Parts: sequence; C-alpha cells; structure tokens
Amino acid sequence: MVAPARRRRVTISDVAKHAGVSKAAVSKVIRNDYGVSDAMRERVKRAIDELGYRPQAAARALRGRAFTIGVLMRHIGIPFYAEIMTGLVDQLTESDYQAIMIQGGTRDQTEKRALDALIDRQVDGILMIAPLVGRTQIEQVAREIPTVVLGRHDRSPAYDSIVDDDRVGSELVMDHLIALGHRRIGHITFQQEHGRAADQMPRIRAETYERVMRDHGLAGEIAVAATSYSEEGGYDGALELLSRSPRPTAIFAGSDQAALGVLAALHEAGLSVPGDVSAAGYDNTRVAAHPNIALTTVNQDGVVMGSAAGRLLLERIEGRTSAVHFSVIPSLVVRGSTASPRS
Amino acid sequence: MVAPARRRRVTISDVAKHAGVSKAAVSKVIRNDYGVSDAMRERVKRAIDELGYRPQAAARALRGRAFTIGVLMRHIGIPFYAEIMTGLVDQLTESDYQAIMIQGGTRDQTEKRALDALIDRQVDGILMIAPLVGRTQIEQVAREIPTVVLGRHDRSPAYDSIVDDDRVGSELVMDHLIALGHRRIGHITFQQEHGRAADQMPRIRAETYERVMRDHGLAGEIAVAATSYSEEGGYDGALELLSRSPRPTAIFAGSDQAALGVLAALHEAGLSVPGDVSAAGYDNTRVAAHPNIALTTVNQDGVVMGSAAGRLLLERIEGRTSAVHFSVIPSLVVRGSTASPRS
DNA sequence: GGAAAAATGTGTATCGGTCTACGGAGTTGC
DNA sequence: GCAACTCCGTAGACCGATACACATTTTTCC
Repeated sequence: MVAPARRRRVTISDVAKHAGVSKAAVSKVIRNDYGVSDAMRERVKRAIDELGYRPQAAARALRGRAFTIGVLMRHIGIPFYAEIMTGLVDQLTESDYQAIMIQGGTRDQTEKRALDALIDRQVDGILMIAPLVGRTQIEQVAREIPTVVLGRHDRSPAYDSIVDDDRVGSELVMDHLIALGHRRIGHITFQQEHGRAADQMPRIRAETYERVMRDHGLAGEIAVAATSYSEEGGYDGALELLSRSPRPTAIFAGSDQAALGVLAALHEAGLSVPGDVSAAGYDNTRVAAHPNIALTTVNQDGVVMGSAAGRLLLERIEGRTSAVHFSVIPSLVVRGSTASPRS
Repeated sequence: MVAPARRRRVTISDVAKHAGVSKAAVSKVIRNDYGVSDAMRERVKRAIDELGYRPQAAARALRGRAFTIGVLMRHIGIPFYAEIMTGLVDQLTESDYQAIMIQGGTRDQTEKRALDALIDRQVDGILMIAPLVGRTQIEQVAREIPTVVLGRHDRSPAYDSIVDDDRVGSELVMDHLIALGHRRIGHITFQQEHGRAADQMPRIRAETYERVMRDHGLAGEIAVAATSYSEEGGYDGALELLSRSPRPTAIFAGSDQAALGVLAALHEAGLSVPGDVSAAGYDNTRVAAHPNIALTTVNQDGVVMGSAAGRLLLERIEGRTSAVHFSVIPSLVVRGSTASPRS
C-alpha cells in the first residue's frame, strides 16, 4: 500500500518552467490574450498538455474571473428545472464557463444563505430560477454580479428576465375548457409566504383565470383554492373545491404537480376523469404525458428558456448593461384529462 | 438613475481596521482558532456585523479550505437525487460547508469535465452519485480530495461508499412476485456503455433477478431486456419482453422510470395491470405512489443516504483516512400494480 | 537608413485570505 | 527574584493566478 503522497498540483509556474518561459506568457496563452507569437503559443500549449495542467479557479477568481455561472433554484428534482439546465449547459458548453447549482429551499432565509454562498464563491453570473427574495434584494445583487431572473414577471433595469407568458398560457387552458362547455371551473393557486407577490407567476395565472371567467360572464362561478403548487397542495385544493355544491365540472391547477394531486383526490373520491370532472395543469412535465395520467397542460419550452438565460448571462459578462426581457410563448397540449362536461 | 458604482466588497482588512486589530486576529476569530481573548472575539465580531463582512471563498480556498462540498450527478430532475440532496443539505446545515451541484451528463467525457470543474474549484469534498467513470479514476481523485461514492457496489480503501443493498431489494421484489404465483417473470436492465460494469448497480439487480429465478427452478423462464433505466428504455424493453410467446405474466423493471415505460407499453398494448401483467419497479419515486400509477416498488431511503454522505465527508475532511462502507436496507412497497396471475 | 510604431516577452505588484514565526505581557514555580 | 511557561496579538510570507508597466525586438514607413 502506497502512502497517501498527496502530490502537489501542477501550477502555472510549473508550466512556465517546463516551457522555459515566464508565468505571464503562460497566462496570456491560457486567456488568449494579445501579444503571443504562434511559436510561443505552440510551445506553451505543449507544456500544458505534457504536464496536464488545469488552471485553479480559486486563484483566477481572486484576480480575474472564476469562469463559473451560479444557478439558484428552490430544489432539484423539479422536472421543469432539469429542462432549463439542459438548455443552459448546452449554451455554456461552447464557452469556458461552468454552471454550478445550489438549492435555496423554500424559505426566504435559506434562499438568502444560498445566494450569499454563490456570491462568496465569486461566480461571474447568477441565474435565479423563480426566486423568493424581494426585488430590491435581487437588484442589489445584480449591481455587483450579472444576473438573470427566470420565472418572475417583475422587470428591472438592473437585471435581465426570462418568463413564460403566463397570461397566454392560462388563457389557452381557460379558453379550451370553456370551449368544451365548462362553466363551473375551479382554480388552484399558490399562496406565497411573503411580500407583494403581484409580480409572481402564480398570481398571474390566478388573475388570468379570474379575468377569463369574468369575460365570459362567469364571475359568479369563480372558485379559487389557495394552497400550493405541490402535489399535496393540489390534493387539498381539490378537496376544497369538490366540497362546493354544485361541484365544479373542471379544475385548472396552476402546475402539473398540483394537477397530479387533483387527479389523486378525484381518484379517491371515486370520480372519473374526464367523465365527472376535467383536470388541466401547467408545465407539461414529463409525467403528464404518461398514458395513465394523460394530463391536458401547457407546454413552456424550458430548454429554450435555459439557453436564453445562458446567452444573456454571457452577454452581460461581456459588458452589456442594458436590460433584456425575454418572453416565451407557451402552447396547449390537449390530452385525455379534459372533455366536455356531462350535460 | 445612479451610476453602476460597483462598490468594493468588504474585506478582512476593512474589518481589521474598523476594529483596530490585525488581519491575523480577525482571521483567528473567524476560524475559531486558538489564542483569542473574549474581549478580542467580541470586538471583532461586532466589527464584522457592523460592516456586514463575509469571507470570500476564493481567497480562503487558495490557502486553506473553500468550505464547499461538490456533488456530481448525472442530471438534476431525478426525484431520488432530490432526496439525497435533502439529506445532505440537512447534514451540512450545522457546519460551515455549502453544497454545490454539477451535472455530469450521461457521457463519460462530459462527466469527466464536470468532475474536473469541481476539482478546479477546490472543493473540500466530493459526493459522486452513481458516477460513470472507472474505479481507478475515482481513486485518483480520492487521493487528493475526500470522496464519497453513492450507488456503486465496488469498494475501495481510497474512498467511502454508500449503497442501497440492491441484492436485498431485488430479492424482495422477486420473492413477492413468486409468492403471488408468477413464473414467467421478465426483467429490464440498464446496459452500461463502458468497462466492467460488474460492480454497478444495474448489474447487481439483474444478477439477483437471475439468481432468484434459478433458485426457484425457473432458469428456463429467464428473460432479460437490456435497454436502459429511462422511461424509453422501459417502454422498449417491455415491447421486447411482450413479444415472447408465451408472454411473461410479470415484469420487474430495474427502476421506477423504466417501470413507467412498462406501464405505458402495457397501456398501449391494451393489456390491463395487474390483470394481464403485473409490473414492479425500484426506487419508490414520488410518482409511483400516485393512484393512477400505483406501482409496487422498492423504497430506499434517499434522505438517510444523503445525510450519511454528508457525515462521512465531514469526517474525512477532519482527517479520517480509513474507508467506510455504508449500506442501507431497502423495503418493499406493495401497491396495485402487482397481483396473482390469472390461472 | 533611421525614426516611429507594432509586436512580443518579462518582472512584479496584487487579489483576500491563512498560517507560521515571533515578540511582549502575565503567571507559575522554586 | 528570576527562569520557564502560557497566553495573546502582530508581522509578513505565501497560495496561484492576472494584469500593468516596461524592455526588447521586429516591422513599417518615409
């Protein structure tokens, strides 16, 4: 058994010595800086290969860039976030930047801690996915680090934002249900913990639901259960809505997760879908397509959103200061969970 | 509109000046080092609070520790990984360490790149979740950085490992199916790309399946479809198994994802579950519990595994060099997707 | 052919922490 | 009362890169 022998990592000095040039020259080659002859480049590159040198991010960060993009998300395991990451990673793969992720959790405080952790690690850019913290806090961060916010409808000159057009998406669902002949349509929304949530996505979906109802003269039929976008939230919300009399003939859940809870509640109540009650969600998560679920839902292209986020971040890192707001138009995916109500 | 005015971050020197002490003293207080009087500690802590100082990880990393744990995973959006992270974060929350995640993707090469990215970022410890790279490569990493591997059955003195006992889990499923009276039981496994996969989890599950079949005198009924653990893999594998004549009365898929594909294939083929064919999975993912799916599966406690990973990493960082191998005993969750075959 | 300009390479301060070595004050022991 | 020891605080080298200033060589242009 060999002793641990934790041998020292190869540094830029080693490369310089091995190539017989200065540290500065090596650094220039690495960064593709101006003032390097072809011969020098060749020579240094060979030395780098021979020694297997890779620059140390911490040292670079201290002086220049860390070549790191930080992604703040509530939790991994959310299928839609995975799509976003796919787009982001795809976009960054051409560049020298690497994406790292950190979980913010569902509480203001833990999210703040995670955000600080990213800042302390000197990331060059931050992508916040549906952050909880207030707008002023985001702006404060954005003043120091290029920032892109995904999934919030408040705009700011300090950062870029990417949203799905939740008004359009919600209208698609509602128009579909109403065209099928539904009138008693319930909605399940997410009751945020803190602050003025007016700009947040659940609020937009809920408001659009109410507006469409009113536009069709169904103001009296409006029924909103304010729970959460989780499966439990959908379950509880469905129970609440089903307890009304007469009960709704359709339920529009603000997220697919919640819609899964709705389906579970309907199943337990012995109600058939879509025979007794139609159900629709939002997000077009993977599982919604499964034939045992077959959920009508709204598709927002997470991959496109993620790759846009990557592009915007790189632009900002390169120096852009004007804010860009990017909106993705969603589409309706009709499946077996919706049909005309029994007359 | 105010100019960007990107003001300089508060550094340890600022704190030292503000408190009227040396940098070294501040550093000692931060690190809880020996040789600090109560008065000094008090004074420095107040200065830190007043200035809102937070140490910069890059600078710390260069000389000491980065207080960062890196987690390498194939992809986020896998529900079981989310459980692991919950356990890990929970364990680390007491410490000063932060977990960051990075996606390795499904190819050897991209995973290597992600792993290098973590190393370049000077993480103090690495958790590899079901890594693709070979054992020798892992050992090479582990020689330099405390490493815990989750989900691989090969052991090494160089790193700690955490596994679900896949033999036990697979036996639970198989014993259950056989007790119900099934004899023609098919299995869907994951055909790894590279190398000797003997120590990898899919292989263990497949081997256990075959062993149990043989033990019950069913060697002639063994039918394995080698596709992948994804939903597509399950779908394709199910089609392959169902094309046999006579067709199997039960399918044991190596993962819940694959089992979802099996259910989809059965649905499309017009076969009822569990009437015509029983189906079982492995992982007890969230969706398996949904009444529309109701999948019999194996539960492995991801939270426990994640928190164990955190504990082991912290221990190694503190200096432990002996290897620890942690095994979690899974349990069977019986749901509606399995029943006795029609006689 | 010589001055100006451009190209190329090097020396070294610097980023923000950590950590070792050391100095001075206070305590203990005999 | 003096040596030995402990305790507390500071100075300054150092980690591994970047980037600025500058020296030297080469090219360009009349």
